[in-house]
Formats: sequence, structure tokens, C-alpha cells
Amino acid sequence: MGNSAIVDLSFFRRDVLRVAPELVGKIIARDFGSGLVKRYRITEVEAYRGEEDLACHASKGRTARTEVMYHHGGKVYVYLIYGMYWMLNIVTGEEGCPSAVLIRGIEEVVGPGKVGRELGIDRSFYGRLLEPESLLWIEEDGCRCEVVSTPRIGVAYAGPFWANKPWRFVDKDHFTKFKS
DNA sequence: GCGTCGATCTAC
DNA sequence: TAGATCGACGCG
Repeated sequence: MGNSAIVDLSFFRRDVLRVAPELVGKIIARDFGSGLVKRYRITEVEAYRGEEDLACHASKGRTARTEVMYHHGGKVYVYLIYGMYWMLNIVTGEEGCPSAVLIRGIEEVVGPGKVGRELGIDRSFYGRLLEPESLLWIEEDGCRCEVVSTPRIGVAYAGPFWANKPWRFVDKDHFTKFKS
């Protein structure tokens, strides 16, 4: 990955259905300290959109957990699932419009639980802005990739109307590596 | 206070 | 195919 620029926070302050597919192919950068910065190409994401989306945590309303989803875009939303895995999300949209993008895959790391582990994500990241001071940010290097959309994974509980929405976005070149 | 279940992953 | 493992949420 050659020259790349930090993605401005205004990028995230748009409809999640525009932000999510555009995030595929961008780079997530993590500063581990001691001068170690790792960069990973984003290969798979999912969009969660508003209180009406029964697969979205904001469908439960504004709670301590979902609070940050109601903020303006560009912040980190993390939560622990199954008592073991930290799910990494990026808040999108304007203030008061709860939505977020779940990072499901980065290069060779397939699966949101493994993404959180690889990036060393924990609850301390909740609410941070995506900027170098937060040790986690997004970069753009002009790479353009073809994006394939499919239904979201693991949200059958939301009912077929929402579970069937094609709001999972995958880099086509990586698509064959993903099992459905 | 207590029971249920989850935007998952791994090992048996 | 079941077990790990715990916080959020709903009920009362």
C-alpha cells in the first residue's frame, strides 16, 4: 500500500448505505504503540440502519450501549458478543440518525470476532473518533475494487424482511474466500 | 434479582 | 454440533 491519506470524518456523516460499500477497499490503520502501525485492507462490511432496522441494535432504542450510534458519524461503536468477541463498528450518518458499519473482514482475517482480536479492540475504543490520536483510523489510497452485496450474516432473529436486505458488502476479489 | 440470548468462533 | 462466557435487556 503506497501513498494514502487519512479519510476525513465527513466521509462517515452520510447514509450508511453509501458509506458501507465505499469502505470496502479502504484501509484501516491501527497504532499499537512503540512506532508499530499496521494497515489492513477492508474486505467485508455490513450496514445497520436506524431504529426501524430490526437487526440494528438501535431498534432497542437509545440505551447506554447504543448511545454512540446516535452521535454523528466517524466514531467507534464496539460491543462484546458471546462474552468473548469485540465487534468493531463505525458510526455513520448525522446526529440523531443511528446507523453503523460492522467491519467483518480485513485482508486475510475473515470474521468480525477475529477482526476485533487482530486489531486489539476492547471496550476502551467505544466512542473514540477515527483519527490518529485514537490509535485507530481509516485511510484511502485510491484503490478501487468491485463490491458484491449479499444478505447480512447471523441476523435471522430480525425476521426475513430485514434479514434479506442485501446490506453486506464484500470485495469481489475476496468473495470466493468467504463461506456463506 | 434472575433468566434469556446474542451482528461468533473453535474444537470435539 | 456443542461449549465457551458475560453484558444488555426484559420481566417483575
